[in-house]
Parts: sequence; structure tokens; C-alpha cells
Amino acid sequence: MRSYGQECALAKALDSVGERWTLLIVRELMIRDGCRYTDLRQGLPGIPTNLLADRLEAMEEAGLVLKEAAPPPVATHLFRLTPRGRELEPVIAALGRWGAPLLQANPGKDTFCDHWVALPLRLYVHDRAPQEPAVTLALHAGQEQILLGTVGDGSVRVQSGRTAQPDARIVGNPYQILRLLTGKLKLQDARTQGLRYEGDAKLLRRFGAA
Amino acid sequence: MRSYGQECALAKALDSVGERWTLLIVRELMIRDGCRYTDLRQGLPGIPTNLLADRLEAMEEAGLVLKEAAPPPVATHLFRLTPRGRELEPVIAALGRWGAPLLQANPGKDTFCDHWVALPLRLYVHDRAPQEPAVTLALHAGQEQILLGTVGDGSVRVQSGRTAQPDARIVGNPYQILRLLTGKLKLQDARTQGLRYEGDAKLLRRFGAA
DNA sequence: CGGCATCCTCTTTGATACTG
DNA sequence: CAGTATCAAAGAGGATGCCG
Repeated sequence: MRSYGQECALAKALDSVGERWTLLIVRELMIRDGCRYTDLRQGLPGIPTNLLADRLEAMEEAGLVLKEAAPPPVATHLFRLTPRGRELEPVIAALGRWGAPLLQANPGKDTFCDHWVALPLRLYVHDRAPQEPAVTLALHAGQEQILLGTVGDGSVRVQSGRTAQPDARIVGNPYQILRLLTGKLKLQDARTQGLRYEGDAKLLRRFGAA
Repeated sequence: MRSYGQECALAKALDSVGERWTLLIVRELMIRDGCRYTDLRQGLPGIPTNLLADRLEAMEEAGLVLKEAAPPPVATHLFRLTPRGRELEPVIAALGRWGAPLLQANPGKDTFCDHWVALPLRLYVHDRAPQEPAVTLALHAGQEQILLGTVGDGSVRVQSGRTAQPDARIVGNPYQILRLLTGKLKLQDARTQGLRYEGDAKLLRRFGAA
């Protein structure tokens, strides 16, 4: 990106990450660190392949991304965020919070990827009783199953995959689930909107907005 | 801006404010709300005038900016942030924090405007003893004089202008002043770097990082 | 002067095709 | 799979013109 040429921290930040697609690439790597090129393309519907390549190179030069050879079984290399890249989390979190109200006006025209829901869960949901025993929820927001677990420090761990026995299971659309877990939607109301909840409703009290 | 077409809060936010110059325009309006077109141009060195006009129109349509007829004495209209626009403050703050380290590598090639320093002061400095009587510092970071005052709620008020009797006076470059007031630089060290401080050094204890 | 609109050139983007 | 290459269209940047 052309520099703004302004001696201002905001302008410098935008010189670095203000280009089109860059912060969305950071989002992808924040959701699942250690991505192949193809994984990134799938998580970034609409990106032209040449731009993805350009951006990754620029981000590597800027010290945001690391391209490393994958361990033996894999025949390719993986992209990771550097610590400096991970420091963009507050930026992503702030932008996401601000952008959330814009999602309402969406008549399903936009594309959606299941795994995207993991990021707001990680950023905005926390465990309100870290001392109590760990809890695991299985979330079904789309095709993929996402696991949400409590962690000792009050934050939650989010991963996709399957587990034998979650403590509860939630099936619904991403926003319902997110609003339910941040306490903005009551279980009763969510149920009338079609969300399914299996398990002890008290478990929900463990979760709240961060 | 072309939409990313992704059902994701971050992507939606970037659809709205991700275009080149947009967040810098927000910065200007955050520093001094109620700007004329010309004020904006001065605060945004390098912006092509047609782009400024384009962006302002788009931002008005997006509900970020309000263009209002100025009260009688002024023969023009003023641009203001809407409440929704002002909600971008956490975004600007996060980006600014992230970008701050990039300012070091600057050999004075970039342009600088005095009033820019007001924003980090407001965002990152706070009053550590709100109950105590108000205090006013006169800051000279460039040509312009900037006043920094404490406010009852722990935040500080920043304005440019002159006052009869500040409680102390600081002359230095913007980063020195900012680092001094956020407690990252000691007065002693700042002085050896050329900063001038007139007044009671204890006053500095009132200020810290937010 | 303040507040744009126009015109032109150059760069970036997006879509698609192609290659090791 | 992981990119490069190509090319048309959109956007950015700069200069200048216009109008109250």
C-alpha cells in the first residue's frame, strides 16, 4: 500500500494493515493458525488468488506472517501469525464489535463460513466461574461442529472437531448462539426462534460477555 | 467500497470504513468535531480533493458523518461525526496503539500536524486522582499550544488554544510529551532529551496511561 | 476564498486461465 | 496444491476549472 506519509500512529497502522483483504487474512489466521494457502482461499471467499499471494508476501515482509515448512507428513508449508500479527487482536475485536450491527441488514446474500463464528466466541465470550470444573459445549452453527470449552483463566477455548460427550449441545444459527452465550438472548426466546438446546440450562450461566 | 460479500462482522465493518482515507477522516473529526471542508484538507495532507468529497458523501450516506449548516456568523457548513461515527473510537484507539511502534522508524520524512497529538492524549492519558482539584497543563508540541486539563470522571480534556495560567507548561516533541504523560518516560530522562518542564513536577503524578 | 466537479494518468483490483 | 500470468475494469492521485 502506498504510504499516507503522515507522522501519526493511526496512519502508520493503516499503511501496514489498511490495504484491502489484509485484515481479513489476519482474521483467518487468528481463527486457525497454521493454514495452507488453500485453507486461506476457502476462508476468504471472493479473494483473487493473485491478491492473496501478493498480500501474504507483503505481510511476511511486514513481519505479520510467517511462512514455514510444514512438518514431514504434510507436503506444503503453512502460514502463521507472528506475535506482532497476533497483537492485532484488539483491532479485530474492536472492528468486529462495531460491525456487528451491520449484520442484521443481511438478506442472506453474503457468503458464510462456519468456522468464522469461532472468532467472536473467543473474543466476546468468557467464563464467569473459572474456579468451577471445566465445561464443554458442542455448537452446531452450520455443517461443522464447534467445541467451546472453559479455561482456567476466564477465557474460553474454541475449536472445531467432535467430542464424545459435551456437557450440552446447541443447534442454531451463529447469531443466536453468539447472543445466547453473551447473555443478550434468553434461552426461552432463543428456543422460540428455533434454537435447540440439549443439556442442563444452568450451564449457560457459566458464559457471559467479555 | 466494493463489498466483501461476507457474512462476518469484521468484513461488514471493513465494507463501511475500510476504504482508503476513511478512518483518517474519522480521526480528524474525532480531534476537532465540526470541521469545515478546508480544515479537513489541512488535517489530511496528501488527500486529493475529489477523494475527500467522495468519502464525505459516502460517510454521510453510511450514517457516520453529518453535514450541517453552520450557525449564522459562518458562511459555510460543518462536518460532524454522528454518534455511530463516534463509536469508532475503540477502533481508532486500538489501531493507534498497534501503530505506535511504527513511528520510531521515521526519519522525519512524513508530514506532521500539531493537532494530531491531541488524540492520543485523549485516548491514552487519564487522570489518576479525579477527586482532587482540576489541573491544566499547557503543552507545546509544535507551533500550536495545546491545553490538557483533568476532568471529574478520570479522563482528560484536550483542546488547542491559550490560557492565562496553566499549572505547568511542557515544551517538547509530541512523543516525549505523550510518553511523559503516560508514565513511560521519566521527567529526568525527558529533560536530558531536551524537553522543558516549568512548574511543580508533582503535577505529573496526576497523569497516567488509560 | 470555500467547496467541490472534471479530466486525465497511473495503479490496484477482480476474473479467469495457465503452470510446476 | 500452490501459486503465476494476463487483461479489462474500477479506483487513486494530481492538476485544473468552475461557481457562489
